[in-house]
Amino acid sequence: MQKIAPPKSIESLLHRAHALSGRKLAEIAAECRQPIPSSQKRAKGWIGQLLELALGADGGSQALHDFLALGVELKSLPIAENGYARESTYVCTVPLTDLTGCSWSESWIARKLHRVLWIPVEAFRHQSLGERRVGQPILWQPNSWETSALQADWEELVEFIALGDVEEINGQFGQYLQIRPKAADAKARRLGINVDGYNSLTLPRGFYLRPKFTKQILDRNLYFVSE
DNA sequence: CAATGATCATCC
DNA sequence: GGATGATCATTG
Repeated sequence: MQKIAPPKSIESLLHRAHALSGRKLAEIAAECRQPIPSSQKRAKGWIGQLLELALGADGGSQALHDFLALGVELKSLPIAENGYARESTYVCTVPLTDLTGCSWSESWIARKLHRVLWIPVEAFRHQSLGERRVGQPILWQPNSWETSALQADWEELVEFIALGDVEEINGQFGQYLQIRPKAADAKARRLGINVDGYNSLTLPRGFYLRPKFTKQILDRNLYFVSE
């Protein structure tokens, strides 16, 4: 695929994103010369990567914003029949060391979520991957309520990690922001700290936004996936 | 190898 | 049906 240049402005990015809305993934994939996988079982990130390609994201797989120059994060959101995201939304890796002195506003997760371009994509049960339609993009910046809600969850979670209690965290922590495993498999290990403050190996984890959080973003916007 | 793009698979 | 824990492909 010939890469398209990153958008030079937010307006240009939004223009591109609006041009995708209402269209089927099959059409977009054809234009980007991308084959459609027969299933997502072995192509879990396919939609996100297709949209990156179509919109000219340049952040790659590094810990950087998707649109470097614009400081914008791109997220696809699979929309179920009930209007909720079918899945939680991965944001970034959870830091497991050097937690002391880190505030919410300085954290990588807060900076990533400072500006997000959400692209809703239909994910109805009867649909094939190619026939799923892209919805209206939503350029989002957290409002004060959303910021406080995320910050509150984050502070609770990070305190556990900082005290060496990361093993006690499970997916039930956090009203809107949760921590879940994010690894090749359950045997993966990353450096962390234990209760005695010593280095120890633990499962790598990620921050995820619950569907009840992303639903509020969807509800504030007209994103209608169907025509 | 680790961070990214996420969805899958199972349990309740 | 929803949520949690497990997993897959790609990239720098």
